[in-house]
Amino acid sequence: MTHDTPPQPLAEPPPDVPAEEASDLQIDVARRILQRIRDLGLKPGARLPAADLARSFGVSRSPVTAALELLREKGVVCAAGGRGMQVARDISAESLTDLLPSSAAETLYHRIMSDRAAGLLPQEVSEAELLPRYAVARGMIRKLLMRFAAEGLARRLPGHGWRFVDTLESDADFQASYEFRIIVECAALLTPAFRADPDQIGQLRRAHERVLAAPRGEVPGDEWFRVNASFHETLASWSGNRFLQEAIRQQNNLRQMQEAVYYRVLAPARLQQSCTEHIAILDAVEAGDRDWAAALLRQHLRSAAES
Amino acid sequence: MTHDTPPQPLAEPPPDVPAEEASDLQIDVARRILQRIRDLGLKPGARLPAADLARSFGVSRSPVTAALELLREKGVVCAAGGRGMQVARDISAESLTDLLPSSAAETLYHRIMSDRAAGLLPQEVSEAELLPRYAVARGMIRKLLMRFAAEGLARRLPGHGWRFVDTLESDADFQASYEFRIIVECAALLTPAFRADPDQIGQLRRAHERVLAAPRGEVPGDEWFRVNASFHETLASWSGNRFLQEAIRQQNNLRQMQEAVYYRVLAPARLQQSCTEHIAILDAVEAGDRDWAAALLRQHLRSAAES
DNA sequence: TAGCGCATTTTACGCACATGAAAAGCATAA
DNA sequence: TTATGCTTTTCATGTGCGTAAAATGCGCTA
Repeated sequence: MTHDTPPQPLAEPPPDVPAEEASDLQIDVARRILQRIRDLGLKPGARLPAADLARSFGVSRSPVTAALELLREKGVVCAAGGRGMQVARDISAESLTDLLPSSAAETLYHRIMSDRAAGLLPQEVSEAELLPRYAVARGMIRKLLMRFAAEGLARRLPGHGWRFVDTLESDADFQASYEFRIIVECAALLTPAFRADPDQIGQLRRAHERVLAAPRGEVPGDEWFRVNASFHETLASWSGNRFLQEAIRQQNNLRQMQEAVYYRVLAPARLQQSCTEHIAILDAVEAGDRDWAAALLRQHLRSAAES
Repeated sequence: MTHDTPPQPLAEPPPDVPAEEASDLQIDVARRILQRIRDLGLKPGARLPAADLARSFGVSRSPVTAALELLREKGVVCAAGGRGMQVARDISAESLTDLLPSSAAETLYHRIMSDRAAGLLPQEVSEAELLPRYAVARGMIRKLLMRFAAEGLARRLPGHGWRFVDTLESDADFQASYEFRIIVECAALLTPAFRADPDQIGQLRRAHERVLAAPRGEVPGDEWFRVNASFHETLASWSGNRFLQEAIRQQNNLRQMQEAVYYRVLAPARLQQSCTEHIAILDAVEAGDRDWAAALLRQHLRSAAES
């Protein structure tokens, strides 16, 4: 500042500033902290070391500290004896979105995804076309398009513009997707180097049991999506082959785009069946019977393809 | 211009201006035109309709026209009776790089790739770190990093910086790559919907015979790379499953990085063997014996993995 | 009438600075 | 000794305008 701001006579009282600005990364980190609390089933009083969180998220402590502060304002965490933070209350029954709305970037990302899936956006778009439509800065648009590209959902065209990948609209594509998953996932299971991590098995199992335990129809769609995607991706990762894992992740991203449009709530019966099948597969893996696990997995994907 | 430029008295004679500025896209398009002339075996006198080229490259006529002009300066094409361009001479024996050096973007892309593979670049880098190192505009760096990301070779980190994937240098990843290819390609061959296109079989066969016919060691590395990549990708495409095809294309991109690093010229014997194996697989496919084709393919990939 | 040259419109990139945010370093208290 | 709070440094984004270049439209010619 080149000059002092004139003394504003108590115009805007700064005491509580609830409209604190939080960056997209801070919000995203905060949401991941919430997920972690839920996934690990942390009880009130459990410590939340900023350094650990930073390490496991791959960021520095700065955004983690800010995120914890954000959560403190929400009453989810509180100071732990002057040093650090701890879980303040049980949030296992609360909706993640209610606790903390998505960041602007995240929201817009999903909005563009839905718009594309619903056909409101053409398959080929230019940045300049999106700019007025969503009324955001050019950088934001570029960033999001880059994210779409990184997830295999869009491509930069030579010259000008971007092109979204073909959606799974047609039934043929839909079947092709499941065929691909069957090939890749079963192959992953049967790989010689396959090795399941007991900790991850337990984590997956708990997540599925939580879904099953929820009253019928009370499972938020995005939660089931996460659990499901994580199951399949983790399974693929146990092959030790990062290409297999990457292939499944891409399929999950595609499916996410697909879901964005229909947003159909899975029939509770269907959801429970999927859950049970997942657990049965985990059982087989844990018992070391991979052939059986692969057979179950194939059947599971087949029946999912028919829905 | 707000004022007229003072009349420069014949200082710079503009007649020949060899240092014409050509954009990256124009150069890339020009190179693709050269490849097309070679691949289709176009003879001198063959017309090169700008509109057709533009359509098949997915760009507008502007860069195509500029590219043709560039090639005219090189004497590869010439005006065809006042309208349009035609092939001027036989270039099947000439090196593509000698005819037309890569664009700045392309060159830098390969340079960064090599630097990373050689360990001159750390696995995690920031844009600001690359900026002075390669002395180019920020946009160029971003564009290249985006391309790396799109090809699965790098990832944007949350917060700051980018991270290159673990290179294929490690033997484990190398084997994983081939394992993945075996899984996907063999599955593609055995898919119920598999249907080979006779025209494409012929085209592939001719390309391979051209490579075999070349005097030993006279096959440019990039030519063999393209023939090889096209063989595997086309095979996958016959499955009718676009995800299988996409998976193979991605693997080919990865391999390109590999090649850029070692730049080892394949031993002529090895190359001939690969060629022969490819043709044998095509024979089996043409005869409708897909099980045998899959067995051959598996063996082919296995032996390639050992090299 | 298909393909080309040419003119117009649209699109995105370049550049430099200002700024907010993340990373890294350091001292300290439990 | 570890994890935290605080400070410093580095990094990337936002912004706005000028410009190169790609996309598009039109008239003309073979």
